[in-house]
Amino acid sequence: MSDGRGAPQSGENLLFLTDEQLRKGIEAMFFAYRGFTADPDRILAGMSYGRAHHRAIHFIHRSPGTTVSNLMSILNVTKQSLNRVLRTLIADGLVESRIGTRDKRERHLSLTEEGRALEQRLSDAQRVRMRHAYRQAGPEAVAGFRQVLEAMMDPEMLSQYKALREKTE
Amino acid sequence: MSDGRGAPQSGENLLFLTDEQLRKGIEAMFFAYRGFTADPDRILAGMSYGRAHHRAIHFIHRSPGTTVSNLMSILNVTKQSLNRVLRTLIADGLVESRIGTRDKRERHLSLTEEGRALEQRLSDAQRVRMRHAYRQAGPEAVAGFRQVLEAMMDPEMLSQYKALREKTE
DNA sequence: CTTGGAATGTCAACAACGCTGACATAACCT
DNA sequence: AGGTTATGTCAGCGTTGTTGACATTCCAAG
Repeated sequence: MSDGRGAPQSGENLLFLTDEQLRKGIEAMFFAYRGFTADPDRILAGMSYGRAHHRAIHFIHRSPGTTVSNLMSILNVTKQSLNRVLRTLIADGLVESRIGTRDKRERHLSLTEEGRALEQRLSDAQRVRMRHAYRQAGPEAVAGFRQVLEAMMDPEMLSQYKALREKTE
Repeated sequence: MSDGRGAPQSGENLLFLTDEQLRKGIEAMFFAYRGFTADPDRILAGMSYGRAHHRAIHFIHRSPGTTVSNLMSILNVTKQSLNRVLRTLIADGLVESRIGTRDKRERHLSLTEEGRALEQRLSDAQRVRMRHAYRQAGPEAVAGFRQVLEAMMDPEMLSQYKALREKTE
């Protein structure tokens, strides 16, 4: 299965898109994602939270005051599934839910002090690993890393990803 | 939380390891992994299989004749969890389990013709996306991509990943 | 040859987190 | 005002992970 492009852009590029190269990438993603989630998973294990709680906390931290609907579309889960996670986080005092003033159907979510503390622990752990990987690979590798990741997203994900960027850049 | 390093290593590198840069990488991983699994998930939905079946099929294809124990350690799940998946795959005629000749306790797993057909469908879908991403990003980005992913793995994962490589390179 | 340990498999129970269905309430629109 | 839409909650179910207990089968060491 050759890729059928014209002249290669550089000499080391002859085998660039072989199935074997692609398979490497697939397996690298599989193992790397396990590493990526390992540290937060360890922290959350035993406190009766899981990855779903981590994701909710992450994106509430990222966009304070966000609504349940917005979070649903970012996390790509049903409102029922999200609700279960939010219920426990609210009951445990990590997340605050305020009824909207303009539209009273909406619930605006934000982290409490305690919630921010857990977010710190989790994101610190993940950043330590990320920083290590980035340092080891170097800035140019990191640029390539992000290029490939973005190219792997569907258009909808990409726009969600970029929407998060805009707020903080 | 600033990272507290001293002088940066190169000029374009001033913001290289800021929390914001790291957070970008974290979120890129999150969204990209969703894309990465989207196509196989779609194929498997409705045929009463899930991601666990995909993973088993992938690694059995990758290492035909592998044992249950070996698969357990690669997939990082308990034998009970793996067994449930294997049982359905064997019952459905996608996977073959042969009792070991040297050690009859072992079960050596391999794909049947039908199993190979499903593996093709799944990995084709995943490769299409991967190929698209690789082409769009270019060979140098791909090199960086894999460098960062490998640096993100724990030593144990890395050696499992590399062990797979050795057979085929 | 017996016994201990390793590899495999099964049953049962449970947790995390997806899903659908049913339903209440708030807001919007005609 | 009344019907529709948007939003959120509760209840129940399925997949896939977990532990624990236990049977079986086999290798290997004493």
